Amino acid sequence: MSDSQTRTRNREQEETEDQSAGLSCPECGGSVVADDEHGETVCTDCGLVVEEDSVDRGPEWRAFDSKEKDEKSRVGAPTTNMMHDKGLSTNIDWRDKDAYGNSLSSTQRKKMQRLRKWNERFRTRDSKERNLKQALGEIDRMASALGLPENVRETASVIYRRALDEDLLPGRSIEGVSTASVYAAARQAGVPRSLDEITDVSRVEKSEIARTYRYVVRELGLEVKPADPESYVPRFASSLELSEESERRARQLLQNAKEKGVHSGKSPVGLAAAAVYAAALLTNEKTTQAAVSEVADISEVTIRNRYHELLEAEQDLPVA
DNA sequence: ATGGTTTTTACTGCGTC
DNA sequence: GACGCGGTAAAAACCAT
Repeated sequence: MSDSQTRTRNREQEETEDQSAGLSCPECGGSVVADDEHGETVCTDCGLVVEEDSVDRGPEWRAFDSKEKDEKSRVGAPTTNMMHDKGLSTNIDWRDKDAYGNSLSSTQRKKMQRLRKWNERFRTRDSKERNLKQALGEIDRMASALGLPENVRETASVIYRRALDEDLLPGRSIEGVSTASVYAAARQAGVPRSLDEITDVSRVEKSEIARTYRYVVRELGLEVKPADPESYVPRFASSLELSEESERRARQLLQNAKEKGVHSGKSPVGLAAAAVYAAALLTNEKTTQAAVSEVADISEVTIRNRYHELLEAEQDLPVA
């Protein structure tokens, strides 16, 4: 199959680009920015406040020089769900040096050996902790392979943690649940990756991912709306190096289609791909169906069918 | 398991560069 | 003649029952 080669090559190109902002404005589709001082998340385009009352995780004091900062700060690094112990536990250096860099005496060295051993034992104490350690590694690996932003990794980690807490693991593989977590997290964050894309970077088969994903979502009561076709548009458009204008048109087409209910039951990815292609046509930018089908991993036939439907839906609007 | 729907595969014909 | 595009039929994948 020569096709699979072109596919993987294409994947690798995609890795370099990213979706820097996790969220986009629900009103105008613009990018949003966090305003920590007011605890709000605001759209840069239309000014819509997307989220209020968020927690300011910054310090509550102000420091005017580094000395003052040292004196006022009472905290260490922020906790993160991306480490199996949330980054809170102690690490003991492997070098036999003290804080000033001097070598340790032999009795001191022995003591440090023992401490290290016990520290390690406590750190990854039971199977759950070890489990988590491995899973988070997997999550991180897959997330970066897919070019997913930090917040998605965080979410994926949280989902995995919850799955572990609820004893969802027995009978399922760590890889499977990790993958499902990433898939769910990406969708929740509005930067979905198709099941196929996920499968490419995972160590488990598609069917298992899908099964595990459904299971986890159900058991955890996760709220994941069906993927919005629009959320694929920016990624496809930039892969094809299309203008802002066509990207906007693609969105328009999709919104119109949504109102008309043309899209029910059809795959969101296909719809998005078709919209991108149709938009390129409308703005006289050169793209081929083959190219779109490449970046979207959708057959040309599907693109054809969908984009006809999209244009039809658009047709009988202007009269009104 | 089954039947209905959607997507993919594979192939063919048409027009253009 | 290669390429982009359109259509079709049959196979495969998917989903709900």
